[in-house]
Amino acid sequence: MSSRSADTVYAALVERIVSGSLRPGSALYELDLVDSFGVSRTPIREALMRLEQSGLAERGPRRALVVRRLDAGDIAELFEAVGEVESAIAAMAALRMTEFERQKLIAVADEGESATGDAYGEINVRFHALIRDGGHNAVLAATLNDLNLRTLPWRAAQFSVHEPRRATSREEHREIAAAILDRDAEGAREAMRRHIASSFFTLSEILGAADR
Amino acid sequence: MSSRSADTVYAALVERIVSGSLRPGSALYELDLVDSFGVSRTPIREALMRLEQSGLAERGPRRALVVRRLDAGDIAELFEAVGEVESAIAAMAALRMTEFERQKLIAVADEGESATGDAYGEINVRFHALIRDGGHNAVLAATLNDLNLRTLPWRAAQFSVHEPRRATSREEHREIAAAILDRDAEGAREAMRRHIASSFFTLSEILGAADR
DNA sequence: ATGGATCGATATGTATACAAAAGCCAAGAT
DNA sequence: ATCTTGGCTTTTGTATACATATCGATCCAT
Repeated sequence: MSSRSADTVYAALVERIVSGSLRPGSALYELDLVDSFGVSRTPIREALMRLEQSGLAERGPRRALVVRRLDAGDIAELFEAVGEVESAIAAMAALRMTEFERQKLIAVADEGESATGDAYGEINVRFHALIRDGGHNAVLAATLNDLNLRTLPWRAAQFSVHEPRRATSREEHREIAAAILDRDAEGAREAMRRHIASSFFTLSEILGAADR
Repeated sequence: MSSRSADTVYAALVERIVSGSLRPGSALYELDLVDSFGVSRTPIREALMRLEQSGLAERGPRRALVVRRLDAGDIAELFEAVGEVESAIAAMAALRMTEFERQKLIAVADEGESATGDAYGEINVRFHALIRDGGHNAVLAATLNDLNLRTLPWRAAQFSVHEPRRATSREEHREIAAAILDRDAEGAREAMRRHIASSFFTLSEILGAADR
């Protein structure tokens, strides 16, 4: 366990932003957070600086931190960046995964065929985590994690909200897994790029419908 | 001007690490920095946290921050990551650069044909900056900047030390510029990937020779 | 009535005191 | 002689007081 208050505060703030209980544009005043968390300004400030670094918040008027508000163009750039980085990793994974990792990929892909509801969301996470680690480049893996964190506020409810998406996602996962298992780097890159783009497209429709 | 002490301290520490005057493994004790900078622990702590976030330093024993020491494998991963991200940006730039940006690219490429010494290093920076912005994706551009910052401690002296490298670099820049101006995205991606790999290869030889 | 300047409230920036944890060294017991 | 244990030292974690800047509102002058 981390005994550091700053870690606790940071994790709590990330959770609130990702879950949507802290909406974009909300101001994060240090003294308010002091009251609500019961710790002093020092760990609060540390947590806020990490939020700014991670891209979930930015400086507004009076240098106050506000939860970052992204317009449609920003979100498109963000997902494009995720697509480029993750597809590069997928291409590397196609060439570098160990036999053990390939077996795990097959297992997770099989599980995904039958899973539904929240279980599919969890399988989805494991699928992407396997590929991320299978690229065997810790720098790119960490970069992808950072970018993904910023997409979470928009992806959180995707699978539960939009049910037909699951079938499409499954098919795309099949293509990605097949290319990786074939050691087809460029095929894996293209399949992953399409998968992220398709995921973003679905998301856009949901957001558009919800006029968010 | 930024009147924030934390910014000043951060910039100074980055400069010291990049220039090599703070060697990998050096411990960054808050109280020592308080003495040498003449400010209190609070801005020092902020600068150190940013240093950690940027990947230039990491936590050691006693949670003390030490300048990050990268082994050969870490450096290889870092340059591979830079290569993947920058080549993705180059591919996007080939399709997205405006006519104005293309003209600037031609101008900088021409300048590079005749520049020598430190001037070539400066042209090199502008060449890469043009492509980075020409991709028209701020998220990937910022990601590339972050990764490049970490490579600086190893690249600083490259051009002045290794003179034949300049001719090779010029030729690679020609190939990248040609592909971008042809709107050949995959050609630009491959050319940029080769350029970064070649740059890393040269660097490895220098580091190996200097037994660093 | 409107524009500008000034003053006040409120937020962050900085300094510093105190708390707590983690090595390290020494001393004693086995 | 070596291992363990205790305390001391050193360092970071936290709390808080004070400094400073900025935004907004009010009041005065035109």
